[in-house]
Amino acid sequence: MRGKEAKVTIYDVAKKAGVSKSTVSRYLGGRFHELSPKTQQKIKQVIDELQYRPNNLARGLKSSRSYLIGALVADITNPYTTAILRGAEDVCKQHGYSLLICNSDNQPAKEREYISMLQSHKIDGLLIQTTGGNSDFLETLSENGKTPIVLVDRKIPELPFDTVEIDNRGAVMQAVSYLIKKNYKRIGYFTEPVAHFSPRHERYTGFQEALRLVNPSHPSLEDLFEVDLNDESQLEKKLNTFLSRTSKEPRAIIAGNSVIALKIIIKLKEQGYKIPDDTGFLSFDNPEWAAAVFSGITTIEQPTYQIGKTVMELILKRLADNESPVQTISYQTRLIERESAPGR
Amino acid sequence: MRGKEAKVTIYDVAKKAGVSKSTVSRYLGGRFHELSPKTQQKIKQVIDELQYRPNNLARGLKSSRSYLIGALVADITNPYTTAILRGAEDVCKQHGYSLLICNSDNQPAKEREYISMLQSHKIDGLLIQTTGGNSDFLETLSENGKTPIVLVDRKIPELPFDTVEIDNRGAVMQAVSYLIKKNYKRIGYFTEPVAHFSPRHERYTGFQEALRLVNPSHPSLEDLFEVDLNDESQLEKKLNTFLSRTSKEPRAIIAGNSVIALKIIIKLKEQGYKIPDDTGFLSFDNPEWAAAVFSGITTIEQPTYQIGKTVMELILKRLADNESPVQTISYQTRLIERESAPGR
DNA sequence: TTGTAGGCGTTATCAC
DNA sequence: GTGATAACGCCTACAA
Repeated sequence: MRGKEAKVTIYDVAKKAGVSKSTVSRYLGGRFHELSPKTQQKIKQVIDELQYRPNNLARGLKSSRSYLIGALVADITNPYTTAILRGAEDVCKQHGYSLLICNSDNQPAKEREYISMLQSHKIDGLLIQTTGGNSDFLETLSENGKTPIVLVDRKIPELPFDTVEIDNRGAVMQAVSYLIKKNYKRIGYFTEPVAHFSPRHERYTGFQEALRLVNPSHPSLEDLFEVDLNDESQLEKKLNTFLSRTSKEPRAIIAGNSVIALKIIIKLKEQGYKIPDDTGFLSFDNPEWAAAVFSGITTIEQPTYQIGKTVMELILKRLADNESPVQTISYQTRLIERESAPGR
Repeated sequence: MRGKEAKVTIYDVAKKAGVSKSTVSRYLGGRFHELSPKTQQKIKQVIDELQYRPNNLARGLKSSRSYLIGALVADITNPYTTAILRGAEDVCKQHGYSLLICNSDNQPAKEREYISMLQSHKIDGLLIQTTGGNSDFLETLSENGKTPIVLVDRKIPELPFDTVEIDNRGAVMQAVSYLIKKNYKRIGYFTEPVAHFSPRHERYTGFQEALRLVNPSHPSLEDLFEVDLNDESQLEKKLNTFLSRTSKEPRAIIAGNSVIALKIIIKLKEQGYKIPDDTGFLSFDNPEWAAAVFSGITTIEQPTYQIGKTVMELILKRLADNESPVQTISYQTRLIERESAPGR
């Protein structure tokens, strides 16, 4: 039992409204001043009756606008990521764009495949939290395809793209000086492997800088730990290294992001350590569970939603005018004080 | 400074390879047996050189396949949702599809707009966690557009669509009998407003059934609380109602999902209640933080990733053959025992 | 204000 | 095996 006409096209609307395709097209394009009120009304009515929806594929083929924005992120399962996407989506919707979301899993190969795929779909813009392994590809996309690309979170020095990030250096600095003011003598910094990821790198070196500012040979200059979370035993080992060598001093831990923070917290629990009695704790990001763990975890909040919004706004801006100079927008973070690092 | 040719089309490839468009098209379509090995090789080479990517818009216009799958969910910010999307994405990628992700925020109006938008993009299939307010629209999409639609999580009785869900009734039953076995005498069930959302409804009534099975006039038949989380004070009020009227008995709380679970936990902490000493606790979903809160929260885990995978598999199946009868796949849940309901 | 006539990049149906 | 050629549904000059 078929419904009405299988597919209704602009031609069907035109016919039924007794006008030509171009006229309907004008209506669709919002060029109302070129149409008589009567025609407008008639077209509107027919569109409603027929439940006509313009075909974006056809539209895009002609106008070379797909109204699709690619969002290529490391991991959509990470709340940090979804918050950003949420911001991006709201702006998209407002402007008639849709988001094509892909996960690279931090694998350059996967990222590359997705870039190709997105290119096929003729995306009008790309939001990317890049693995850093496909600069050549991205440059081609940007130059040949003229596709606006905006980097989020992770920047790439050699690429001349707009970037939205946070002031990572400032953020760690603030964290460190907060802990030092609270009289913690040893501060362990735990991060996922720094590799070539700019935010991890900036936080890592920022941490060192901050310590040196206080004391050029601060003992915690050796309390930096990169841990690969895929390796089950690594975290425990490094955590114990830190805990055992600082057992007699007031100490605190900074987690480089909320993923590793959660792992650390669970490990600490397993081993019977209490926050903040046995060790102070402070985490990057401000995950929803921060208030529910121990007596609340002090965190460094990023304006994630705003970041996503801004990315899309930059893309839209370039879509309107691609000539403005490349810019990097760096947001300040906010330290949310809870009870996990009350001082000693 | 322009790169090479701005856009490279099938025609450019054909010209450079010294063949016709049709031949290249055959190659792209994977019909290798219709091509001489020499031609194949030549085309492959030229494609690489030119970095040619077929234009999906044109391809879709002709073949009426967009290779786009719509994913219309309530809230991408909810970890439950992203886990499902992750499963869906992996299947998509494997088959050359991309995911167009949209948030309805549980608002039928927004959902409706997105359905229209997705229709415009000529999606080849739709994964939807529906608000329930757009059955007419969905039916049109399915009938006229012949677009396979699969409902996730929430079903709609009047719609003849494939559905993937969990056995909600079974899940609560298991939870309740677990708590009763642990000797809890009063069990409070907290849920977001049930309204017309099938999983919430099934859990709600399942809870009642489970109690009646034990005792047709079980006192906790009145311990059901629907709370609107947008109203700041509501949760606190209802929570206190329950806590005060059960203060002298062994009691536990079941949270209908991880969102409300977290809110309850935070409220309990604020007011100085301890889990499990002051009240047992058990939550639907198995959020990442479950192990980090108090001494671990006992949860009902859903196979979220698998659910997403299954949805996409159903869509693909219908894309290949739309004649098979409508089916509902219902997954069993798993109770993950931690320390939040050890019994009294 | 409205209609006519291409053409966007593919695929598919013919011939050769 | 391969090559012309006509759609697909829409947009945009250019005419009227």
